[in-house]
Formats: sequence, structure tokens, C-alpha cells
Amino acid sequence: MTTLKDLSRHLGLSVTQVSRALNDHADVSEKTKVRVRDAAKSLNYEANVLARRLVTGRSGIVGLVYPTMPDPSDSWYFMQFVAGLSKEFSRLGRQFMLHMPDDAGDHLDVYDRLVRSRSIDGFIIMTPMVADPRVNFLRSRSVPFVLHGQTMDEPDYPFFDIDNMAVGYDLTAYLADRGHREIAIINGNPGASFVERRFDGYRQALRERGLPNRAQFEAAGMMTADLGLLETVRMFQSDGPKPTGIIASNLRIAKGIISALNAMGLRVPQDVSVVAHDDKLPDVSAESLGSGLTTTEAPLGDSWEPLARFLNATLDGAPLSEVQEVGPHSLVERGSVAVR
Amino acid sequence: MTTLKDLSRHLGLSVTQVSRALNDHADVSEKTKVRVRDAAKSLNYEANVLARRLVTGRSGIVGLVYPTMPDPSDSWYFMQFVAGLSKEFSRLGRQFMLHMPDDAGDHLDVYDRLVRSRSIDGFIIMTPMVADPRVNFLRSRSVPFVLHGQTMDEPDYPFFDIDNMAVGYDLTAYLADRGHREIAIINGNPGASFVERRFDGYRQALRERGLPNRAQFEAAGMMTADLGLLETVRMFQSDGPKPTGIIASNLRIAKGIISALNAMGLRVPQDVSVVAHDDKLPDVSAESLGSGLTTTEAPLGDSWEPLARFLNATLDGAPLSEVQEVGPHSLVERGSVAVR
DNA sequence: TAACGTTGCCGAAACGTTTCGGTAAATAGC
DNA sequence: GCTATTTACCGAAACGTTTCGGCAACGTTA
Repeated sequence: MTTLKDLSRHLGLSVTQVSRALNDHADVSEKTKVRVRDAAKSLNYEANVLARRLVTGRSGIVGLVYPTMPDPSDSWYFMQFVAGLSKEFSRLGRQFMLHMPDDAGDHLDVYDRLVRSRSIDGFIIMTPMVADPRVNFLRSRSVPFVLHGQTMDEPDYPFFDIDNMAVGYDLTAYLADRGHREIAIINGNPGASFVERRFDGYRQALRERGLPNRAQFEAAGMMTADLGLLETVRMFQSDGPKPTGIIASNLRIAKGIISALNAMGLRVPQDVSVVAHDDKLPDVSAESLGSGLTTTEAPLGDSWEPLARFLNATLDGAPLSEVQEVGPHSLVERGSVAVR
Repeated sequence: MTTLKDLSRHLGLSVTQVSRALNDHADVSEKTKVRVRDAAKSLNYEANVLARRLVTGRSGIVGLVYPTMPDPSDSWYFMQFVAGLSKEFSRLGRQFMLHMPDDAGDHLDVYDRLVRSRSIDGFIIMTPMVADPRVNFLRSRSVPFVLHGQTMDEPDYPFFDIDNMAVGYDLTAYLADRGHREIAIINGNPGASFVERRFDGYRQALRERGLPNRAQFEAAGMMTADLGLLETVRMFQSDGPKPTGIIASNLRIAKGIISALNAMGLRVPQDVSVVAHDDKLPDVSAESLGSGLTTTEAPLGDSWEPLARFLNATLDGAPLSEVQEVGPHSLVERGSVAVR
């Protein structure tokens, strides 16, 4: 394999100058640069990344620690995410590495080891918690990272997110403004930041309109059709008021809600209205649920490009203002809501 | 960050001896080893992989170049594969990196770049072709790799595979031995080694029994339910003899076959018998197809452990005999075959 | 006691880059 | 014509490991 030394010998230049020429530094004459580049090409020279990494102290690799083995139904999303990040980073000249620890937990030890052995330059963090230990840990070690989402405090780190509070608010307001007074929400795992933000939006919309905020109308859990089904049945079988409108935090939950309503002989939207947030994953579509589901939508698939870009820019020293973004979402009416 | 030098100063030992102690070399006294290990732990020392890589010339990273963006229905399998390899390698002290090139093709250029820049020590190669250019390329550069499958020639490389010829043979023989004379097979993409081997087994079983081997009874394509459906319809709508037994190369194809038969008013197994190979993927189960499908089975999920182990051993210099294995498969009768 | 193998240790070189500090020669300023 | 600046280059150090060759001290053997 050709090294810089070979090249320098061959050209009658110092190793220093050859290195600087190839890296396009200012104090190399244009003529020499051309000469060096030609020689590099003809000698089939490719820089040894291992040596470069040692001296720069950077591995050139960014990582994602995937917390759990995803549910089979999440696998398409997972794959899209991994593939998207992988490609995006390779386009940006970095490598992306996935780490899947065996056991559950926040895996701070995994981060610690990766950081200490200097094998990872920066991290992508998915679905952050309200107070996320990973964020605190990486911040304390001043290791670069980018969040898919935000924690609850003012973000002093790079992130890409959608306005989940607005999502919760918009869906609630949509139902309320059409006369619904008893509105339930079936949300994701408690503690996850996006879940709490959607709850916040939901509560704020209720509060502003003087509508009741009932504890038994707030459900949370792993976002599956089963959750939607079970929680809907629970709400309709317990004593007290029944919801006339239900908000689902994703389409799988919505699917479960609709199954439950059908099973109980309730029609959508005549008896109960249903709205949901749609991540635009290919496993379920809002059109195909019932006779079309009214949703807020924001494609999850649009997130990896900014995430990769932001982490990359951060590693290149970009200021915080350039690596924070709240992406758009929109409301699409499809007729799963009746006016009361 | 603690370095070897810090450690050696702290212990009053030479850097050499500290390094050798941590790497468990023979010429370090047991007492010193313990002392060094304790100090390393208490000083929170973790070897700088970048330096180690430079001096050993090895990146410690193995790679998989995933050829295409998998079909959504393949994503669970893909994820299992990636997760399995990732974990397995991390257990073995290596890191696993996925590369997903944008465009289709052999991606020999991708392999070339990864090899030349010394960023990957070895590769896992999935679904090899009968004559696989990647195998030839890596062999010519003497880069270690392991095959999930085999090419058609005598394998002089590490691999894990199942006996696909036997799979084709067993399924065919099972039908033939129950009186079927017109047996069709719907297989995977032509050129893939496992596909051709199953065809070979199918043909051999027919030949040995003096049964006709009709070109129109051999179908191949992307292994989806659509393929099974379309090819079944084609076989029954064209002139000439109709199959009384159909072999599906996986359960998705089988599902399509059964849909087609149902649509045409044919019953399984009374009118047409169906058997399949079952990879034990969680999206379809042999039990739930029709009233239970007779299959050969070999869990794909059992493959990544040997694959990782073999590549790892190869990198550590293990002889070929220890890194080649043909895994088991079994035949499970479930009553989708009628005796004629 | 002399020769010899074993044990436990060390200094220095090597891996192939990048970069710091310095230095001649060429150019510019006045 | 003299000083100041710019241009183009170089030697050497640094990054943190692993490993090669050597070397004392010690016990064993004859």
C-alpha cells in the first residue's frame, strides 16, 4: 500500500508538504498541488484512515444506541431510520454505526465505553425522555449529539423535532371546536418527551375551552393496536361519562380504537369521533382506517436527513442556531369526526 | 483521558509491561497482572482503539454491504439480521457496520473503497449468486469474509448455509412419494445460489423417479405473495397439464399460491397439494396457512450466530475446517398434501 | 562452579498521519 | 536599497498503542 512517505520520496517533496497539498492547505503552490494529486492518483494512494484518526483523535464514526429490540411492527420504521441515517452520513463523509445492547435500560455504560475508547465521535439519540439521562451524561462529557425530539427544558443541544405540543393541541381543539366535550386521548409510553408534550397540548386546549380534563380519559402505553383496543374498551365499560371523541397518538392505536368501537357496536363518526397523529409509516394508512381518519401528519421519514446534517455540522463546529429545527406538521380532514 | 503512559507512571512499570499485562501476555507475572488490572480499573483506563488500530493495521470493524433497500415485508428479517449480527459481534469484541449504498449493482466499488481505506477488516456476504463477483473480488484481495450461503463451486471460504439442494429434493420427493406426478415449484430470484440449488434438488428428485420436468412448472422471481399468486394462476390458465402439487420456496409465496387456488375454487389439499420451505420468520406461520402447511423448516434466525462466529474466527486465523457449516433442516407434516 | 534455560521486565522503534515552529527565497512598500 | 511581508517549503514532534530484541536475576543441571 502506498503511504505518504512513498509519495514524498517519489515527488522529491517532504511528507509535510505532500500531506498539506492533499488536504488543500493554503501554503502549497497550485502547481505543487496538481503535481501531488496526479502522483497520488497514479500511485493509487489512499490515505490510511487509521493513522489519520489517531492523530486527529476522531474516529469519523457516529453512533446510534438502539435501546430495545423493536416490536416487529416497528421494524419497517426502524429499518428506514437505520438505512436513512446510514446513507445520509455516508454522503456526508462519515460512517454510521448501530449499537444494540442486549439488555434494557438507559445504557449509559455503553455510551461510556464508546466514548472512553474514542470509537464514536457523536451520537444520535432517539425518543428522549422528559429528563433524559443520556442527554445529561453526554453533555457532562461534552460529547456531541443530536436529538430526535427534545427534552423538556430549553434545548441547548442540536435537535430535530416536530411541535408535539401543537399536535396534541390541534387534535383536541379540532374535536372541541366541533362540539365535543368529553375527549379522551390514548398516547405513547409515559415519560417520553413527545408523549408528555402531546398531553400538555391536550390539556391546554381543554383548559382554554373550559372542558373537563378527566384522569380516566388519559391513557398511555406502548403504541400498539392492542393498547388502543384495551383502553377504549376500558373507557366505555367503566362508570361515569363516556368520551364522544378519542385522540390516538398514532395510527396503530387508532386502528385498535376503531376495532374496539366496532366490536361494541359503535359507529365512527356517528357515535364516536376519532382523530390521530399520522407518522406516515407504511404499515397503516389514515385513508384505510374506517372510512378515512382525520389526522395531523408529519412524516417520520423526513427526520433523518436533518438529524444527520445537524450532527455532522455540530462535529464540524457549527453554532447551535444552525442545528436546531422544529419541522412542520399539518392537519388533514377525512371525515372521522361528527359535529355534535 | 488516562493513557498507558499514565498507568505506567502510576505503577512504576514500563509502558511495555503494562500493555502486555492488560493483553494477558505470558511474560508478565500473575501478581503484576492483577496489580495492573486493578490500577486500570481505578484510573478508569480504556484503551484508545484508534492507536491500537493504527499499530495493528486492523480496524476491528466488520461490515455488511446491504445490496438493496429491503421490501417492507422483508424488514423484520432485515432487522433481525442486523440486530443479531450487531450483538453477536459486539459480544465477540468487534464492531459491526452496515453499509447501504444508494444504487443497485454489485457495489464492488464500495467494497474496494472500504478495503483500501482499511476501515473494514472483513465482510459478511448475504444471498450469494451462483458465481458471485463479490466473492471473487474479496478473494482476489485476500480480504476475509463469510458467506451466508455458498456459491456453486467447492467452497474455499468460510460459510454458513443449509442444504438447499436437500430442501428442494425433500419437498419434491414428499409430493412424488404420495403419488403426485405433476409437481410445480415457485422459487426465488434466478441466479441466487440457494434458488438454483433448490431447483437442482427438485430436478434430481423428479429424474430419479422418472417424473416429467416441465419448464412451465418452474417459476422464479422476488419471493412475495404476489409471485405465488400470479404464477399459480398462470400455471392453471395455460394449456397443457396442470400441477397437482406445488412447492413454494417460502411462506409468502405459499400464501399467494393458496390465495390463487382459493380464488379459482380449488381446495387444499383435495384438489391441489401445497408444500413450502419455512424460514421461521414471524410475519407468516405455516400453521396459519390454510389448515396448516407441510414444510421443511430451518430458522433463518439461527444463522447469524455462526456467521459472526466464523468471521471472527477467520480474522483470528482459524483454519477453514472450523468455519464452514451446513446447518440442519427438518420436515414438518401438517396435512396440506393429499395422497393421489 | 560453569553453563544454561526461565522468568519478568524494559527501551526503543514502529504504525502513517497531521501540525507546530521555523526558515529561506521571493515580493512588496517606501 | 533597505526593511517588512508573503510564499513555499521542511524537520521533528505528536497521537497511544504493540512488539522486537535485549538483559538482568534466579534456579537448575551436570
